[in-house]
Amino acid sequence: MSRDGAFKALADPTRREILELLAQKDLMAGEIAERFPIAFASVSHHLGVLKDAGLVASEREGQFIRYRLNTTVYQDVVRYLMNVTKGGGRRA
Amino acid sequence: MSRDGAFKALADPTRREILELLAQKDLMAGEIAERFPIAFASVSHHLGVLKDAGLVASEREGQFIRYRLNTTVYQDVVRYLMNVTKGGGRRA
DNA sequence: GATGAATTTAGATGGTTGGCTAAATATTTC
DNA sequence: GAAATATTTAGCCAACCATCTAAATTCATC
Repeated sequence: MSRDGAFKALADPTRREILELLAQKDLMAGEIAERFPIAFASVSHHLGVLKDAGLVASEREGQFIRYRLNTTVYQDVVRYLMNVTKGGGRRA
Repeated sequence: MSRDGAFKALADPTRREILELLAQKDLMAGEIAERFPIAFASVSHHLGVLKDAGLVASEREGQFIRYRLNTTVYQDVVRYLMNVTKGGGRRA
């Protein structure tokens, strides 16, 4: 599992905003895209990055594609960050 | 305060490793640099990025420069990430 | 199965980044 | 204050990234 991909994904503010949206509720790709002032294709690219990182998942739903936050992977990232400080000892 | 800088800083694996080291104990720049297979100057660059992001602080100590984790800023990042999911509501 | 809507993929481009070496700066020691 | 050590800054380059427009894909509908 590539933690690196998740952190790279989190490095972009638009992607963090997308995650914030998805944390509230699942959304179709178009619903997400229309909330940003950039091209749909660009948002699609961001969604791809988030998906590759495992931070979001998607399912086709008829003519739309629904995205949702993958809380498991997301929490992994949070847990890693917390362990860095809480640890004090050796741990991956 | 630029949260963006912190996330950009976290995007690089070498910088995350530096943070892991500093979470255990403060270290001189040279002590940090010698743990990585890249040039001292490159590590120095990473330290600069981490410092600009506020994630680490440094103080000169004689001929050395001591680096330490800025736990306040670090925890801010962790808290932000937790709030995204725990929130369910609106919060910066 | 052609038309239209939703979404992704492809290809191009300018900006950013991480690495390098070499030079500069700061501090201690002689 | 010159020599030695510690660290950063400067300048360069290849790789990567965010964005764009245009084309392709996928599904629904007529």
